[in-house]
Amino acid sequence: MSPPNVELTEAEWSVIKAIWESEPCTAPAIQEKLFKPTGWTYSTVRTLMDRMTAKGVLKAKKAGKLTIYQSVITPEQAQRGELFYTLKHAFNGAFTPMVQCLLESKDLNADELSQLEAMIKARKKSAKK
Amino acid sequence: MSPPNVELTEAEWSVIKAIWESEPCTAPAIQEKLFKPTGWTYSTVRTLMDRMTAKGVLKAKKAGKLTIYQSVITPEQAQRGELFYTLKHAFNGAFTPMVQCLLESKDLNADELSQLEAMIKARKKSAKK
DNA sequence: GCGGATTCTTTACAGTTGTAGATTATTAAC
DNA sequence: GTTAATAATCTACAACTGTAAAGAATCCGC
Repeated sequence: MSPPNVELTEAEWSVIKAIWESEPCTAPAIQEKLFKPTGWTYSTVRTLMDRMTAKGVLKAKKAGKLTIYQSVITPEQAQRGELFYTLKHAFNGAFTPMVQCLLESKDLNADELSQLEAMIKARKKSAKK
Repeated sequence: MSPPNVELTEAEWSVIKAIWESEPCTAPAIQEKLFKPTGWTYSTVRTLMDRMTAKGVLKAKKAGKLTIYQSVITPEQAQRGELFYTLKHAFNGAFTPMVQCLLESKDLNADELSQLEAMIKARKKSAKK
C-alpha cells in the first residue's frame, strides 16, 4: 500500500519523534517522555496517538490491556513529506531556489559548507553513471 | 516592528502568491486569478484575505468602496518562514541533514548539481572574509 | 477478593482552516 | 432616479488541531 501521505502537525511531530526513539512503546511511556518539554497530560498524548493511528502514521496493537504503538513511517519518509510540502507550496517545486534560500538564511561556517560540497560531489558521481 | 512571524496555510499560500504577482490589488481581482486553478468563490477568497490581514501578512486600505490589499511580507520572508518551520520540526534544526534529504530525494541532473556547487563556493567566499 | 495504581475510553471544548451563502451597499449606466 | 452589476459584510458550518477532564476498566500486592 505504498507509504502513506505524510502530513504531520506540530504536535504530531513531537509525538512521532518520541516514538521513533523507543518503539514499540505505550502511550504512558511517550507521555512521560514528552512531559518535560511539553507538559502534556496522558489524555493529550493518547488522543494524539490515536488520531495518528487513524491517519495511518502509527499502528496500534493490543497486548492484554496495554496498547502498543509503532510508527508506520520512517523519519526519512516524514522528513521528505515535509520538505516536499514546502518545496511545492513555497517554492513552486523549484529545487535550486530552495537550497539558495537556505544558504542565504543560515549562517553556515566553512566546515558545513565543505560538507555540503562533498555531498554534492558524491551525488554527482553516483548520478552520472 | 520586525518582519511578522510567517505561518501560511496551504490556501493562504495560493492567495499570497497571486497577490505578489499583482499588488496592490483588490479581492475581486485575486478571486478571478485564482478561480481557474481553485474554483474559489469571491466569499472564500475575501475571507482568506481578511484573515491574512488580521494575521498581519497583508494590509488593506479602503479607497472609496474598494479595498486595496498589499502584502506585508516578501516572498523571501515567507519562504524562509516555511523552510525554518520544516527545519525545526522535521530536522531538529540540523541544516546539513536537511540538504542531504533533498539531495537524496530529488533526482537532480548534473547541471543542477553544478549550480549548487557554484552557489556554495560563492557562499564560502563571502562568509570567509 | 479489596484497594490503590495504572491505563484506557469517552466526551468536550475552543481555536483554526477551508469553504461559501445571503444580504446589503455602492456605483455606473441609462 | 431606477436598475443591473459589482463589491462588501455578516454569518455559518464542518473538519481538523490542541488540549484535557471524568469516568471506567484492569491489574498488582496483600
